[in-house]
Amino acid sequence: MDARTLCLGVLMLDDATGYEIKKSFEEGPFAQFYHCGFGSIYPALGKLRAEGLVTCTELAQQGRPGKKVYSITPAGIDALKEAVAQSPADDKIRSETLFMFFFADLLGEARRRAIYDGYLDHYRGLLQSVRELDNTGVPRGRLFVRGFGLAIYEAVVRYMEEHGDLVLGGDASAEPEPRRGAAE
Amino acid sequence: MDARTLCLGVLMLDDATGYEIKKSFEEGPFAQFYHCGFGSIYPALGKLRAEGLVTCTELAQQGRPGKKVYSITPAGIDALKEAVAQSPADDKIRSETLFMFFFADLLGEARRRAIYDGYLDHYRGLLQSVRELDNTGVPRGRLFVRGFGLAIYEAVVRYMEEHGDLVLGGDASAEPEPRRGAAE
DNA sequence: ATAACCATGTAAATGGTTACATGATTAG
DNA sequence: CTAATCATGTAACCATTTACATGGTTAT
Repeated sequence: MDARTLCLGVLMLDDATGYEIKKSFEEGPFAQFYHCGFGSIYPALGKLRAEGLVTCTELAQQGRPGKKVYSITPAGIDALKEAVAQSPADDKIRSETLFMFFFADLLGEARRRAIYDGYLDHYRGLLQSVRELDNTGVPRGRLFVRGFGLAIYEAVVRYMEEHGDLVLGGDASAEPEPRRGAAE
Repeated sequence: MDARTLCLGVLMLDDATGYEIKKSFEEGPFAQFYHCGFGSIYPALGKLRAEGLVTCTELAQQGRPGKKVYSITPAGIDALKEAVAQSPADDKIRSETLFMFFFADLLGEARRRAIYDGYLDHYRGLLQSVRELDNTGVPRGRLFVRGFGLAIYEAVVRYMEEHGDLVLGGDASAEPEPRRGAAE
């Protein structure tokens, strides 16, 4: 799933500028399950426009670059339909934080605590932002996704609150498992 | 976090071949939070070897390419320590399936059900595989990560079992939210 | 028989991230 | 006064993914 399809998805909800599309991936409805930066979005919008899948209306503004508002076209809707009809690839997760917790015994206690606190705060923030959303009139598929994210965030916050001691205690390793292999 | 650091992490647990490292990202302890394919692993191992962060012992086998067993070196352990001491980047999640559910109203009922069933089966499998693990002697940081994954998988399976109707019903949209924007 | 598993590796293609370039407005 | 927000876009860099290349063994 490339940035082009992702942009079509955002524009399916409402017309938007590149800047607003990025916000959809940071705080908006797509933040739960995808990420996309400026460097992917602007070139993608250019290609979509060239292919006739979106149109663009430029609004002049004082002091700022002209705002370019993009709209999806009927051909764009068809392309999105085709894209969502494909077999989905497996979820891909990349969590540097969990990688670090995995090797908590290589880290000092203060560092472990700092990472833990930052991570918990981050997920508490995500949880709160989903809880604050208004669900009236939202189609069922989107409600499903919203609830899905909520369920995960709740599980993460609860788990961390209950089991933080596993990475916060004075000594991170109960019995430091010896490596097997060449060393012995 | 690049493939080099990831490979060092796997080798921190035990000596392994490139093939075995990949399995760590498919079924092993890293599958919960990272992914890495052959095309990243083999070049990464070559670089790590050139940098002296791993060593390699080749074992001849009949009929197959010689098995190359890699071990992390003290310099490699230092490099891993340095890598896990950095500030972690935010988690990155890419879920094509949730993207599709988000646009469930663009899909036929049979297709929605097929995607739903496949996704639920997938997470049930992940849940079972984590439940079957033996936790005796596992350092606390790794227990934390294992429990973290377990908590998420449980939340996902429970949520899907309880709220599947949101994407399975005859009509995916309660009241199909009209797009705002140029169309009107 | 056929598929899956074991086992390595390269090269090309794809595409995402980061840095650069610019600059006014608004909120604290 | 400073930081954040609004707003676009390109180019270089970096990394992953996919396809290719090879081929014996084991399980169904």
